[in-house]
Amino acid sequence: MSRLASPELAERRRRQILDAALDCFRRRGFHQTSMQEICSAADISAGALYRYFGSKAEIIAAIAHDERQDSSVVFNAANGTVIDGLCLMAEGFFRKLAAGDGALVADVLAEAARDPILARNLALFDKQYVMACAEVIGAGQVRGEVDPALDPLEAAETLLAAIKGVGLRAATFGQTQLDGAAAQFRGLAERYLAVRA
Amino acid sequence: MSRLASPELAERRRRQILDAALDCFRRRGFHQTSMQEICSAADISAGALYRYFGSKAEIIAAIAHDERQDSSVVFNAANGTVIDGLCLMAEGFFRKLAAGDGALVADVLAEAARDPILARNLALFDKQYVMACAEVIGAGQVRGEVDPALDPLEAAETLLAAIKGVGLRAATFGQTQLDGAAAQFRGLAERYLAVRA
DNA sequence: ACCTGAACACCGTTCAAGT
DNA sequence: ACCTGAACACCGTTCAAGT
Repeated sequence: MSRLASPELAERRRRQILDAALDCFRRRGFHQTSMQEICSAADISAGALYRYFGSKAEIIAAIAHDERQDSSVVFNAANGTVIDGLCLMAEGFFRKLAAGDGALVADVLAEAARDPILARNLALFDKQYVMACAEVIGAGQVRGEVDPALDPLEAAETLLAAIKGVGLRAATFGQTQLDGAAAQFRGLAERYLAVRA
Repeated sequence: MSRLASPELAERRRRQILDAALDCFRRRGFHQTSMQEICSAADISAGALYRYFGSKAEIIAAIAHDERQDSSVVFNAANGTVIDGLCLMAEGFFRKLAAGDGALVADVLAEAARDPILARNLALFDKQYVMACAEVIGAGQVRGEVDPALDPLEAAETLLAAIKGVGLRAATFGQTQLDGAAAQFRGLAERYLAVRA
């Protein structure tokens, strides 16, 4: 067999196709954009595209993977308080949604809910992400910022779920109310994590 | 013009089609199920279907409408504490997700994020729902159950967003962890609403 | 009035033919 | 090796023809 001789070309073509696909998917959704649209956007023929991706589902999986990784990167700036760190991360996510990725995030959710293999792949990211978050919360507990009665792992999961819920609600119904969502989440996180009397 | 002479037949056919469509959409998603599948499931020809719905988008809109209304009904049993009321409602939603509606809920979200008309229609439901919730929280404040410093409307919005976030996360990654989601939400709501020292 | 099913332009995917 | 574009079975939608 002699397919895909040059790894550099292959990688370049894959990027070219994924960039075009992301653009289309954002606007019209996974299952409303046609392969022809992707081909046109990527300036490539249908036959050429299928040398680099076996199916539309494969492209969707790659985009979903990138989207999730993208959402996970932002959680390094844990210098300030736990609350500030969480809010910074949340704002990064809200900004992405406000920029037009709300529908894409919902698409990924829907896809993962129906495709166990994709769900498992995304869950791997998610676990890492939750654990990083839990670590920050645990550190906040030893500093006395966060109620020691909370289970850090469960608190991290709950807050990440809340971020997604608040963000998706704003993206669906919102007047691009990025600030409103951020304020809502800050209030929730502050009261949830607070040391109780 | 003489189309649709009998309202009873029309209503019966529309139900027949929507029931079949809901079944298909749950399993395969809005844009992966074909009209042929809906026609087969409804035991009706393509031509007949198009007498009662103008397009696939119209069927999707009707299903999304029903789905949202369905999620909104459960909030009457406000006898116990505010927390109990909220948790009862959350559990109703979680049960729906665990029964396999997780992907459908995500589909509706994605559809609404791209279709402003659908978004506005769903927002009407949502507003009523938020206000009912806010009223319960307000009543909790006068009973001393809920911190009077909270804005009832914002608290209602935030908690409803959190319910959706927690539920969708469980539905996407979860081991059908209905109980885990319920416990997570209860912890969040208790701490969020609590009167502070 | 109500329904059927073949027909239309278009979808995802394949593959012979080019370079 | 890499690409093109016509061809395949199927998609959403329409409409002449039946009852």
